[in-house]
Amino acid sequence: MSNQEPQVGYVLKQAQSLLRLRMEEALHPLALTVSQYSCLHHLLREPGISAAGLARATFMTRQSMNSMLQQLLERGLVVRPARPESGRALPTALTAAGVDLLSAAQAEVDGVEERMLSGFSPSELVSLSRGLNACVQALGDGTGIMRRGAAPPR
Amino acid sequence: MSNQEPQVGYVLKQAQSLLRLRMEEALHPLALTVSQYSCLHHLLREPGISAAGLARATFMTRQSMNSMLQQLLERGLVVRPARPESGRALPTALTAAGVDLLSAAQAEVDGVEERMLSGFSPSELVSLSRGLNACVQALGDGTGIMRRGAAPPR
DNA sequence: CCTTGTATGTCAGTTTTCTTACATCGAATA
DNA sequence: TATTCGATGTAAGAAAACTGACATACAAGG
Repeated sequence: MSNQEPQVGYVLKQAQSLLRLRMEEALHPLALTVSQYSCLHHLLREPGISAAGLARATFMTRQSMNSMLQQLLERGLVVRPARPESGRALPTALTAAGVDLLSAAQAEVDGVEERMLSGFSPSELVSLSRGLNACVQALGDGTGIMRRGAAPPR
Repeated sequence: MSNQEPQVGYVLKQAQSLLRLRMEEALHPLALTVSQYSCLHHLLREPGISAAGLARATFMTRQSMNSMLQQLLERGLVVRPARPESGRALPTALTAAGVDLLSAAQAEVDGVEERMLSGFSPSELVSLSRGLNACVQALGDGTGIMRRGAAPPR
């Protein structure tokens, strides 16, 4: 029935699941989930991004992201204007407390990634990175955007 | 704050998310989720496995797996004895309908994997596979088992 | 025999995430 | 100008998955 290939898809899922588990463990003392960390991580690199953009960057729906931002807002880790300056997008950014917590979280996550990759030679690291990027390219829709809640045809 | 490495963890998540999305799309006509497909996939290769073992193989909790098996049971895709022969484990297996549906699903999934990997040379494929396996090994707990619901200390 | 430890199944409740649907805003366009 | 389109935010509900807790069954060891 099925080819006896090394099952790259399965190993990919296994690696991702295990990485997420280790990150979850490492972030638990900080009361952060991996999703929340990813959100803060992107906010540092792209301050003022909209919740929808943040959702795309972290592979969630914008509804889930807004619900998560609500929590981060209540914890004082992020800020959003009450009303948009223009259009509908509400530009979101980290607070000082958010930056501080992210800093601690980043150290934990870096430790996990280091554990995962410390056995790699530089060329192996490049090879892995290129391979994964090639997978993303091959599965992309051509527009370079991963569209989940894309507008359905009328 | 953070190193400027190629962010392997992020690309890993991106690749896994995109692969799952494409699989979800491909399996949608068959009314199967990726989790359900994974479950059937493992059942074919290890008939008589327990729900707990199945959960470990598919990176879920045994509670979620039992709830999912309930659905597959109602659809007539799997069978489980009402009572265990010995111990508590209920050995689960595919029905003929389960095998048939899995066969169709496997064709779809193979198509997606092919799309993802068709651009790879044989050596690149081996390299990617080895790299991902190395990540799994490095993140493992030494027992070779990914333990999520592991017994907590008293 | 009794105790301990490990594994499994199950119940109950919570949390996270998704789906569906609608309203609003700006840009592009007829 | 009026319309259409795409993007964003939001609300309500459903689905999926997890956590905590408990009971049961076997194995190992005192």
